Amino acid sequence: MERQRDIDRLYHLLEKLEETVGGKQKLKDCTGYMDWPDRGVYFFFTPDEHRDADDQLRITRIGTHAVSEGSSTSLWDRLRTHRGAKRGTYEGGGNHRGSVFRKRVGEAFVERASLNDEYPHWGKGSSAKRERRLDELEMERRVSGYLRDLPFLWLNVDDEPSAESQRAYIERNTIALLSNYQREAVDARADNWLGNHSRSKKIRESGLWNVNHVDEDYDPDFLDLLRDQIEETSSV
DNA sequence: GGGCAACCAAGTTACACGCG
DNA sequence: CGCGTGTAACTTGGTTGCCC
Repeated sequence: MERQRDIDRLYHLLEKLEETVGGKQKLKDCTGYMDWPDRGVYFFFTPDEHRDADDQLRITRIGTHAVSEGSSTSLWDRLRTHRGAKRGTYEGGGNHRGSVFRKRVGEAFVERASLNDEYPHWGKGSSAKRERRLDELEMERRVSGYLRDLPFLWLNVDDEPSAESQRAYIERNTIALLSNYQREAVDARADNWLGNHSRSKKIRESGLWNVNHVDEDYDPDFLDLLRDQIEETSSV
């Protein structure tokens, strides 16, 4: 099966990447003082699920940034939005309206524990007033607890910001390759995977915390580019 | 069945603060 | 000052749904 083989190759390449960067990181241990590449692609893994025929951790989300013309956001800018606030008013929390990943994880927590009454505005709108943010703080903290403990890898891809960037290409194809959406599952997620409670069918069925590209075909050639980019990456 | 508003996904920016 | 950070709000592109 061709897809199975390409997935194996992807994981193998990511093992290479892991050696190159000196191991997976967790957001709880990260700061902006670390030597992040300016621009890149990130891969989050589940801490407690493994691939079917291997002891490798399963990938759970792929993302990137600087996909619009002229963008100046860095890889770390994006990662810290997922991590959330370390101190200040929303200490230990974060802003799920600036990070879809946070939004989706929180939403799944809400669904799983039937907390819709407590969090009627979760994910609604692109901003919220202080009072509402404080009402949502406890859930933001749960989300932070979850996200900050996910091991992740990052790939240095430092081309110009644009929708056609190599970052966007690698992200899109990795998602399309790994997605189990409307396909025979490869490395099916565990029954207790939080994403099974997502409101999004694409998340539930793809097995990834991604919505875009889960229903697309992938271009096997992207793995060659990935291999080349791994050479461009170094440790933090 | 084209136009348009509403909405959504995901990332982006602006600006103030604190600290070495 | 420069950098990392906190916080609020925006942009772009895509989809949906309605209404003539």
